[in-house]
Amino acid sequence: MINPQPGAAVYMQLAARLRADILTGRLEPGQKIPSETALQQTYGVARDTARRAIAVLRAEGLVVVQRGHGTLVRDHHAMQELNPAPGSTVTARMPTPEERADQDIDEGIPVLVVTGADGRVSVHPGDRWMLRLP
Amino acid sequence: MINPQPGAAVYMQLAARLRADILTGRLEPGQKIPSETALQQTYGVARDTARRAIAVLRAEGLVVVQRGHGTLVRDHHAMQELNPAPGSTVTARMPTPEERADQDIDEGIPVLVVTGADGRVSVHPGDRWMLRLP
DNA sequence: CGAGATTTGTGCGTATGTATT
DNA sequence: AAATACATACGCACAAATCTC
Repeated sequence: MINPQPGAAVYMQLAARLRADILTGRLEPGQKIPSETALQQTYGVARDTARRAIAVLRAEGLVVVQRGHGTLVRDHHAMQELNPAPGSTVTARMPTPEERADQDIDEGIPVLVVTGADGRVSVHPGDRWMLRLP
Repeated sequence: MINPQPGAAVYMQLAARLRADILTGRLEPGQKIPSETALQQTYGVARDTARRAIAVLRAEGLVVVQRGHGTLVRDHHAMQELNPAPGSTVTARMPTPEERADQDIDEGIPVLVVTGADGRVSVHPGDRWMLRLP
């Protein structure tokens, strides 16, 4: 049972528990976390509250949800290396809905935006690409 | 009035409208978007639905919410440039709750993570820092 | 193949709390 | 003090996807 505390909403406390379970490895990558119904019963909260906790983890990129199946701890992708040209600039932001659809980017995953000295822009999912500077 | 369509939930349609208003400049940076109650009445939806639409834009980093005041189109920060040492690697991810609190990072804003050749790691909010490669 | 169980998604309602103006 | 606006938490019902038998 979780009770509301001043400054710590129930769903945030629940999110913190699940986050800790993920970061310590009690919940392993690829593994299903407890269903909304299970969380509801285990912690004596409404389904809405359980969902809100999971939404926090989704926004952090810690879990991925498969409708009709369950919610899984995110698996690590193999990272590929980018070697941007000298003079390029690099920024990070959340993808647009189009970019998410086009490149199949999960929730809570930002993109690396590389702008070449010639002005050409390329966008790379942050869970699959990293930069290595020469 | 917005009606549910197969494959396009009402809150997603509403989020799309507001997103378009922001990206085209009909809603300018720093400006308040309509309140939840206003959206509720304008589009004939439940408040929950209006909130969900706004939650989408928050996760995209398009708006910031000020409790008790309203929801504003995000203002652009002045970007500062980082010049990472040769051999560094750079990744992008969402910040941890601690990082968000420590560096005062808004919702929907990723971080740039720079790992030096010596293994030292630095974390920079994606809305205030960019990399420029030599 | 279908039927049913499970799980997440959407939409609505109510009530109350907290912050700002 | 009152009005406004967002936050939290509960509830219900049905839809849609997945899985099992």
